[in-house]
Amino acid sequence: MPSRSPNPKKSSAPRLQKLGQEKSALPVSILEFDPKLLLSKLGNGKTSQVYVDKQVIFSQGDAADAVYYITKGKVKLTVVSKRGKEAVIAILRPGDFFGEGCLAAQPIRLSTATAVEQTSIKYMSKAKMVGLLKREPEFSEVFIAYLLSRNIRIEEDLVDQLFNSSEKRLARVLLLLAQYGKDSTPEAVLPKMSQETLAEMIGTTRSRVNFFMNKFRKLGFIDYNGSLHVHSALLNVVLRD
Amino acid sequence: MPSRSPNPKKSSAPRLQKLGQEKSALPVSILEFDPKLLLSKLGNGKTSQVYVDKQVIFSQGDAADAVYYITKGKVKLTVVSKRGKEAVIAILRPGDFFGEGCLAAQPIRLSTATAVEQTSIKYMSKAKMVGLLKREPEFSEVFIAYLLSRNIRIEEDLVDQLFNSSEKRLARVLLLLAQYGKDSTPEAVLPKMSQETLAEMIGTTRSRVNFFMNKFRKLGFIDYNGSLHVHSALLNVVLRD
DNA sequence: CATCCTGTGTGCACTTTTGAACAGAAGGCT
DNA sequence: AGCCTTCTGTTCAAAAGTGCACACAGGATG
Repeated sequence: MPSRSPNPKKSSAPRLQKLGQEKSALPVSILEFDPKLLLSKLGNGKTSQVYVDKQVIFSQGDAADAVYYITKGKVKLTVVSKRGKEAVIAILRPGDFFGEGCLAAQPIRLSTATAVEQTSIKYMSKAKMVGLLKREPEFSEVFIAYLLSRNIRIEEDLVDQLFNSSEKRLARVLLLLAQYGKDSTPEAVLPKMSQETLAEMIGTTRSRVNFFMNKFRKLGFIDYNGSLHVHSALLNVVLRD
Repeated sequence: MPSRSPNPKKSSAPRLQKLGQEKSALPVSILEFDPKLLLSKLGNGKTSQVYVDKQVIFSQGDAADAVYYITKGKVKLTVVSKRGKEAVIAILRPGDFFGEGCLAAQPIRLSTATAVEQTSIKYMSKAKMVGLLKREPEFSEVFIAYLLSRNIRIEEDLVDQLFNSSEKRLARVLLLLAQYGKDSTPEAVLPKMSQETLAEMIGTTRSRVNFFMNKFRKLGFIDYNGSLHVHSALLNVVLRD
């Protein structure tokens, strides 16, 4: 399929009127995140716990009965396949929930949650969480906002996986991790992260990651000796086709 | 990494006490889906429209200002990459929402929504949807339940993509499509679906899909001349490592 | 009827990715 | 200092996947 830019499929489809475009972008009150409010709803310190780096919060296969909320630190969600391969499906930050699958059908954890640094986590039982969602509209809103953002992110990861080669996927996670320290400094220092972990995040092998890391370094897109610096503007060109 | 079955990583991590496992599986009122209730909240027929097969509901890049809900039929969400490759990221059924990304940050549609057969769709503006979510707890619940299930599904798709070869991915979508006609008859007839579409769903090329379809047929896992039958029990063996 | 489409069956050269091996560097521990 | 472990740099053959090309079939359309 050559580069027929915007709509590559010859649209043999009828394309009549479209709904839902009456007015554009109202300054409508959007669902937004209010950490203060949230914490008050989550209640007192009794339900909170601190985890150290690499401590497991729950494991794939455990009974799923509670939802967690990060107030400080980072949490990594991983899945192991039947053959023992491991994949990182998310790295979560303060303000993120996890383990929310149990609110749906899931009786069992589908992934393993591990603290990535010193991490403070609030948790509430499924019952309590359902109660909150039923009785506290503001809390529901916050939770919905989170689910939406998470949805979007996973979907992007999926699309990335479907479209891009491992080289681009690596470039993408590096860029995401770089902006991660929230100030989008053009040159960001990344949290320590082994090539092995990177490989698990983009779904490839370590040798592949190593290969591309060296390539990026030679090209001046990143540099690392000890700590890892990313030159976002430069690395970005990898993503442009 | 050889086959070190359950936990392949030598867990050098401290694994102390875990939170959130006080009591197990309370018969607590779980978030559940009530279509009747939902429809009443969504209001009268004024906001509803019927789309014919292949009709586009919205396109990638359109302004995003409304949320849609399927009452009948099927909707396909697709994304096109810069190079014009197309990927199917979801096939949605009655009871599913879509376009909900606009409730979060998204001012623009990230995917194209297309009716896959004759399809009835309710829609509501972002403003109205936000209002409903704020004022109607039952509606929020339904929406949360949907978001959760969708989340789980996308996550599974992502993991599938990360772990499995195209052969397995094909087997998986065929199985999913088979159970799709909701009765999990061991031998299901699939909705018509070109090899091209299948290729877009699993992120590979048509020739690859063709290759495996023939392989599956020769092995007796599926058969097709005109319509497509899947022998679920048999095809399942493809997924077992 | 001829012709256009769309979907299928198939082959093949080319590229990417895997999986595994081996060796060096750096840090922690005794 | 010696030893272990984790992370990295590098290589390489084999496997998987891609991108094309061409031929054929059936349905729709004029």
